[in-house]
Amino acid sequence: MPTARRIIIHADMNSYFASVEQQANPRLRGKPIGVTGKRTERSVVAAASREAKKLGVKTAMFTWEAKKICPSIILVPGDPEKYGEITERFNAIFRDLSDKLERFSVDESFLDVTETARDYLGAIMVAQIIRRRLREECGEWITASIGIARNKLLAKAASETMKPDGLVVVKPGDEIAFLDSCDLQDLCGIGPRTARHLERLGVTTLKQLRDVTLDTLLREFNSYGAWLYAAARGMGDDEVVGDEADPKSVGHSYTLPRDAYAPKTIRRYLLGLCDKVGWRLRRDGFKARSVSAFIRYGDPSTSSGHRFDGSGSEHRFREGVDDGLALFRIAWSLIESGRDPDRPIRLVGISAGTLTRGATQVSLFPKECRTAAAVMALDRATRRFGSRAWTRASLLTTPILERTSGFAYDHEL
DNA sequence: TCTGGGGTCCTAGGACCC
DNA sequence: TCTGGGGTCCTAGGACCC
Repeated sequence: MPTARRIIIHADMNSYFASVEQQANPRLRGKPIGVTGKRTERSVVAAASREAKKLGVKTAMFTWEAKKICPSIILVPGDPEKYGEITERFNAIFRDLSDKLERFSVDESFLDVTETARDYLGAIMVAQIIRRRLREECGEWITASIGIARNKLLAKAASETMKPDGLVVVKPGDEIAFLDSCDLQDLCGIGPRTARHLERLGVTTLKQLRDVTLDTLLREFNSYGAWLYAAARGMGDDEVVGDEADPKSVGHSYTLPRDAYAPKTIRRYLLGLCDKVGWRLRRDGFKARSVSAFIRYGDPSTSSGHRFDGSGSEHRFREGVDDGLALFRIAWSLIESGRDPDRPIRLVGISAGTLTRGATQVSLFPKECRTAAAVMALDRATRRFGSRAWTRASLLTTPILERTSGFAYDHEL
């Protein structure tokens, strides 16, 4: 039996973080703004408003570069919580209008509307309802570009072609013509490395990619070659996987205000990151069976061609871990064993992986019981007063967590 | 022209177990 | 004890996405 043809909508919020800031603060509306990391210096533009884009500011540009191009730009430190709230709001609208919803990122979602829309005309009506409800329920500065097609690959490429506030439909039968109007890198999955590799084979367009045999693609790209072969023909994954899927990993990284050599400095930042990860694990009911730690050096590399290179490694636990200090002990040993002490460190990061769901086991050892009780008490404080309610005493001198009116929790750092 | 910070998935050799 | 095969885990690294 042939599989039923699906109708997929991809919605992509325009200049998302910048639009949310403009919606929240009328004084930013109509002005060139750039949303940055926590600090505006040593950072990049995570999102530029459409006014800033018109003046040449691009996503991922250094803030100093953006200022040079556009002296009037207003730099706003990002506020992930605020963006998360609006994300919840627009996904609630999407859920109303679709059979299945897949959050692709904080500002993009796929909707399967095969049943709710019935046909392409119906899907266009759904898109119009989305636009109206976004205006009404999220604010008129929050707009989306919408693509409609038979699978996720095409729907996403379609929404990409008209920004901002676009609506592009790839009707059945029009797929190849649509693809031929796209660049190689317009397809989600073909990045700069693959594009360069293809160019070496004499392929610079999707049309040319269709002329390459499956054998050749498999030889050049292994199993990824099969994906490329299908993608060039407009065949892609059409299953919308639902948004209940558990995360596979939870991590944080931090670029130091200044490059550092001192182990003590690096340890402090690392501990702060581990505490954040531990808190998220406990809050969401996960335990990690593996942890990876990584660093990036701040000096130009002499061996590799990369300007900012680094190293990372991974460790597996016999049992699930959700405590920041336990993560820290392993993460630090991983970093210590892999780093070059003569080179300054620019960034540290950790990621907890191989997540399992499960209740916290009660320990039989008094010391572990005390630690677990302390962690639970601190979690209650965090839940009630936010992430700044407490900090480890050993972190008080670092700017990653500002001194607060909360209490301090010391340990043997 | 590789700069932030959050992720996902794949590959591949070696270890280890049955 | 030797030989072989298969499966899974561990670890490092790479490519891609926003």
